[in-house]
Amino acid sequence: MSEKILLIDGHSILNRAFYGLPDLTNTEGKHTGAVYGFLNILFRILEEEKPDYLTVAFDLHEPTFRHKIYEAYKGTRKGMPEELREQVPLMKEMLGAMKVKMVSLTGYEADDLLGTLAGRSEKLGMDVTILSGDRDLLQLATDKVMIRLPKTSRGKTTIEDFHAEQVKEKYQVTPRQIIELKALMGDSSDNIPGIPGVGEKTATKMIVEFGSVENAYAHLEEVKPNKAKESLRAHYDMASLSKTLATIDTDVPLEFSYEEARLGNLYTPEAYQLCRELEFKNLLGRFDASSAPDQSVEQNFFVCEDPEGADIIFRKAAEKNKTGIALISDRDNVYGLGIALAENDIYYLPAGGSVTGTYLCRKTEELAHNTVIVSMDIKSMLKHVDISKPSSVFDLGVAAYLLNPLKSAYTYDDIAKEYLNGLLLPSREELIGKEEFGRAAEHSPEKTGNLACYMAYVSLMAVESLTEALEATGMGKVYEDIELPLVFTLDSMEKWGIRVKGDELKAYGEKLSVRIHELEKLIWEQAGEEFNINSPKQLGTILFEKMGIPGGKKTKTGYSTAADILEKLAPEQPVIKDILEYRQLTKLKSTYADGLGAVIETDGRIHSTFNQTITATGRISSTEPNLQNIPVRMELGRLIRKVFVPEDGFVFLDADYSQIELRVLAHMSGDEKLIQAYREAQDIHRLTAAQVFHVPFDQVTPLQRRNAKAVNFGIVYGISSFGLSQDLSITRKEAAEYIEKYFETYPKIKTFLDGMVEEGKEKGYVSTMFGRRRPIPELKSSNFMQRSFGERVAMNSPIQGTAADIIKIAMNRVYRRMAQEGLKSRLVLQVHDELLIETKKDEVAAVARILEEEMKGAAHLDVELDVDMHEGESWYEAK
DNA sequence: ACCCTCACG
DNA sequence: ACGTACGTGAGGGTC
Repeated sequence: MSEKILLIDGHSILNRAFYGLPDLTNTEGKHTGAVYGFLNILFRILEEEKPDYLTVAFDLHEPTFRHKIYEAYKGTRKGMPEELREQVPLMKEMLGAMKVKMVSLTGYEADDLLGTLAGRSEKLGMDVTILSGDRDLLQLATDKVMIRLPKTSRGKTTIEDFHAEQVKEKYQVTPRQIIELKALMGDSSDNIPGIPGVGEKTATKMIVEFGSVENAYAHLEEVKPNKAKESLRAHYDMASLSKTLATIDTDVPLEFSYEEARLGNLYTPEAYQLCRELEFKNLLGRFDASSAPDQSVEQNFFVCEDPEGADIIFRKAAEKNKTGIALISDRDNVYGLGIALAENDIYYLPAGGSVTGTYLCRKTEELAHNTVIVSMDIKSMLKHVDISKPSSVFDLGVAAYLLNPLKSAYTYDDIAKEYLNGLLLPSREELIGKEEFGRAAEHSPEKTGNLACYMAYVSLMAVESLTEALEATGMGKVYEDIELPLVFTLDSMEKWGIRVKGDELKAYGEKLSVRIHELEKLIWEQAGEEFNINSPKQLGTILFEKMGIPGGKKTKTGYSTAADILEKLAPEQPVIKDILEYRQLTKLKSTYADGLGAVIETDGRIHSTFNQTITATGRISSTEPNLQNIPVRMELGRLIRKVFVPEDGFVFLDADYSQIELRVLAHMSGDEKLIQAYREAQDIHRLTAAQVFHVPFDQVTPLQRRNAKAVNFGIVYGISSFGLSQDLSITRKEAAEYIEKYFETYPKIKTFLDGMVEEGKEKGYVSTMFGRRRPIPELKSSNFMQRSFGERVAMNSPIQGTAADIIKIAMNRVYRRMAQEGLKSRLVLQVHDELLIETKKDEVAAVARILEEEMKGAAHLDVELDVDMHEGESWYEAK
């Protein structure tokens, strides 16, 4: 069998990957998406082709012979966005690390090198595959030379393959005649001129008939459409020039050693290292253990299973001022403990035998009296270890989150890389795969032990660097005064949970079912057939094709059937009304009635998890289940809140901040008029309307108030005329006028918002009143959409984030004061601007007072922080 | 795994 | 010209 060589057009594939795939950035903000895409396609092709030789050709950033004969010629490297440009050296570094042969040559483009190598290799009897994104390469196809053109649409890459035969099939001409086509049609991307009035159709016809530009010119009178004939007559010189430009030089004086191009093992330690640095986690699986990094840290890991040894370890730990701890546990069980005393003194204590999980937890509690317990995730540890003083612990995950809230997770290996001089450690997944701790501790105790040790090790080693980073960024106070105490507050909320009446929830769901089935029948009747109403695809086809409702496409994948679109399109169509009601009901049934019912625990309560390291702005989030999006706006949905009830002998007290974000904006901007407005008005939207539209307060129309309210919201979101116009169903121009009037009325708000954008561009991040940061890499993007998004984020994050800071402060103070005053009442929910307290009946007055004082006193703004409070026998009543 | 839709602030 | 409001999480459908 003949040997095979794979030739790759480097820039072209990098380009494809860049434009076809979403951009990625690693922790340091390096753009890596194109390199990642390139590697993925490279590995895929290698698996398919199994070539003996591999070479990647790159253009140089220098003029070529084409520039000499035609000044306006554009190389492929002009107009490359910065996000792509910076990935070119990275790509070369990666290929270098994989020992892949790369070629480039002054005066020539990659195409010419590929053409030359293809020709030479074919002569040597090899099969040749060329991988490129550029159709021009099709001129090189023969029986032995195959051109592969990857195409990416919606994240999926398909590859089109061309030997000479397939070129002929698709374009009706031979590969060499592709050049003739280009000479006639031109190519805007290279700035090669075509001849006017000739497009793909005419050009193909001419070349099929005459074979070449020259021959067509020689038989000019026979050239068919008159327009083409005259154009060719007038622009023949141009076509000749274009033909020269489009012709790939297959005889470049390139020195090339096939030995250097022979495909070796790509999975070198260097490549492994680089993949880790760029965070290409999916690719790491390709590397075998021999490529894995130096494991010297593991030399200092020891396992201890006997109680005497464990005692000694804890005694030694008690002499230190800090200890790295990794409790291997889930919510219900403890499987072991990693404990790091010093850089070379790290132990795993598996739970089992006489060293029980309980023993480990009690010893850790004791230890917390003498040293600071440093751990990746304190809140999960608190489920088993009873510590109540924030100053006894350090939470690495929370600290790392504050330093960069944009990451999707805060793992020990990432923290090691970032805060321990690039130290590369095996990840949790590399050690125990996707297994939960419980299963892993049973199936692979040794690896679980190593994992625990790594976590404890990183905890101990990185705490200093993280503390310094917090101080250096001015976030020491946010960490210490807000986030760390909040760990304990949230832990308490999770432990208490909230009581839910399961049987009533079930009855509610059954009531919904009845109406859902009625609606289903009705909709099917009107549609004339049975179909799945929950499928946007099927629904779109029924509405817009079968029933002929005018409207049309909206999303990438088909028709949009979102509620706001349907309402605008055909509000009076009975079928639309039925569909919207059906949607509403099925949502209530599946997400709330069934969804919540499934997570009521044996204590009759729901224990949600409150995540502290998720949001970009500083808010908390709630999962499994999400208790921050329980219906309230529509009455039918709101009824669900009747099943959330306090324990016997308790009532709910619900307190929410009134328009906290707008008040934060008034304060941060210092706009006197808005501040004054808050000092006198109970109805801020009405007052805004009066001031913006210049009408007396008591003559504001409902429409004016509604518009003013929408503008107030828009301002907080990072106003854009388009967004406002969508929200109010008005033209963009009208929306722009509202915004302009608003800024005229409150000039300092505009100054403030502009200032945030400017600051964001300058510093790369924006900050809340309390110093919490949100990085905004999008502000540097060359992409208009991305950049605009960054600007809106720069306006919104300081406001949303400051409000988040304030309620976190309030939560901590309310939690602490209820404990100090020895109350039995407890905080059970937070919904961004609202706190729900399960309040002992005889403590109502005390708790109401605490809520009022601590929420209002959480921050001192130039406007009052107003709190609305309600009491009730259910969440429904207390709202 | 990803998209669409929709619930909340 | 681009094609959008800011921040989340969950369920169902589709490939």
